[in-house]
Amino acid sequence: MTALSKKEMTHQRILQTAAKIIRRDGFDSLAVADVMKQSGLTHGGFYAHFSNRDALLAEALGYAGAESAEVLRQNLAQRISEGVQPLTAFIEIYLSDEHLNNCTEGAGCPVAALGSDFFRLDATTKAVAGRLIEAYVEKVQQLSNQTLSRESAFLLTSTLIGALQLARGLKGTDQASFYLTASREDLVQRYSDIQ
Amino acid sequence: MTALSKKEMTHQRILQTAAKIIRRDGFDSLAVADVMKQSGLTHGGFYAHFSNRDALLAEALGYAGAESAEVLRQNLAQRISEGVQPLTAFIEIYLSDEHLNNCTEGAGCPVAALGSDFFRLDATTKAVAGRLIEAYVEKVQQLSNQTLSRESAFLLTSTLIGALQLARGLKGTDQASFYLTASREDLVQRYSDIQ
DNA sequence: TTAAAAATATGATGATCATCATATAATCAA
DNA sequence: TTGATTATATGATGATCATCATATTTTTAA
Repeated sequence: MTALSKKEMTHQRILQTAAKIIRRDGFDSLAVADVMKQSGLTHGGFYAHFSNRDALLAEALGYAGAESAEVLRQNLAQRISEGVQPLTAFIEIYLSDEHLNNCTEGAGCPVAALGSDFFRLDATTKAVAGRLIEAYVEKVQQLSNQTLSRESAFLLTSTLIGALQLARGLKGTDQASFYLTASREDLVQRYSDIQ
Repeated sequence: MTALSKKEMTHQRILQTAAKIIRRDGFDSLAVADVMKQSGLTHGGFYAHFSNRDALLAEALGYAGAESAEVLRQNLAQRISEGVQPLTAFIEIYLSDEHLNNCTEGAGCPVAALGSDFFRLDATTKAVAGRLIEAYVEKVQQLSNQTLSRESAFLLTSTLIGALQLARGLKGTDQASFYLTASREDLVQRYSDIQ
């Protein structure tokens, strides 16, 4: 059990703040001074923790992914313990009204929140993004009890992320939750026999 | 045939430049002075054409959508004239290697390029985004010869946009074109009997 | 307790940005 | 051609931003 040093704890606190900001406002809206202030620190001290803003973005994206994975793990365990099939549980959690509305709060999926910026990232941050995507594909494959091929798992992942992103884009109209609900039910039905 | 006034032509030129920039660099990276310079104008004159930067973003997103729709229409007409089924043609065009690589050039899909920012937009621009999404759903439904329900058309649209976005996020790795090709072939197969 | 080391704060620099008031240039109607 | 109108340019303002050199505070080790 490695106790975190003071500096490591501060580092983690900065990451947590940064992860929240990029999920809510996007990569470009993250201002170093802002992150530090919201972490209870002054902005000049930032460079004792990160070599520059890009380094923070890369770590923050990874942190956001880890946060989401942990919350997902807990939600999945809960639903599975209630007797829901793993893949069904995943679909229902990912396309839940809660996840639709959690654009800004909590630990929503960073791929849905930031995915269209991935191709614009610098190499280091893009590598982190790639790992997040692969982690989703692997998780889906695992939840299908390896029934789905890697490509099929990618396709379902694409559908889930695309549907959530589009529904969020329609938020405020009736269409948002109509499409989301229909997608959720259709996918649960479609994948019900393969797990 | 309404001839465009000088001002209207300039307005369109600014929009074209802005559409190119947001597709390539994202909404936040668009700088007014930059748009004007790349349009061959000085930045101060901007406010004779748009009330502010947000107004430009809203119009530029609409312009990008119209550009993409036009290019898509042409590509579809070409493929359909060669005997390809409409929905198959759409899937193959949308998930083509060309579209994967056209993040920055040409008239690629603005939803794939900007979709994760949609929920963050101001009301006016978000309304434009919503119209773009609905247009895609309607187009898919139309290409299915109305065989697909609106919800099913939304789901296919989500899959296409999600798959392109994720593949772009993996660009530079082997996985990108592997997943893209597999997705394209799987979807063509899956939707081959319903058109 | 005190010196050394580590962590954080202060304050500044140069760059970029949206916006706008005003000036010049281009167009058009008489 | 001339005057009026429209379109574009000039130049400035205040705000925000990443970065960093240096100072202060806090922690750690003796």
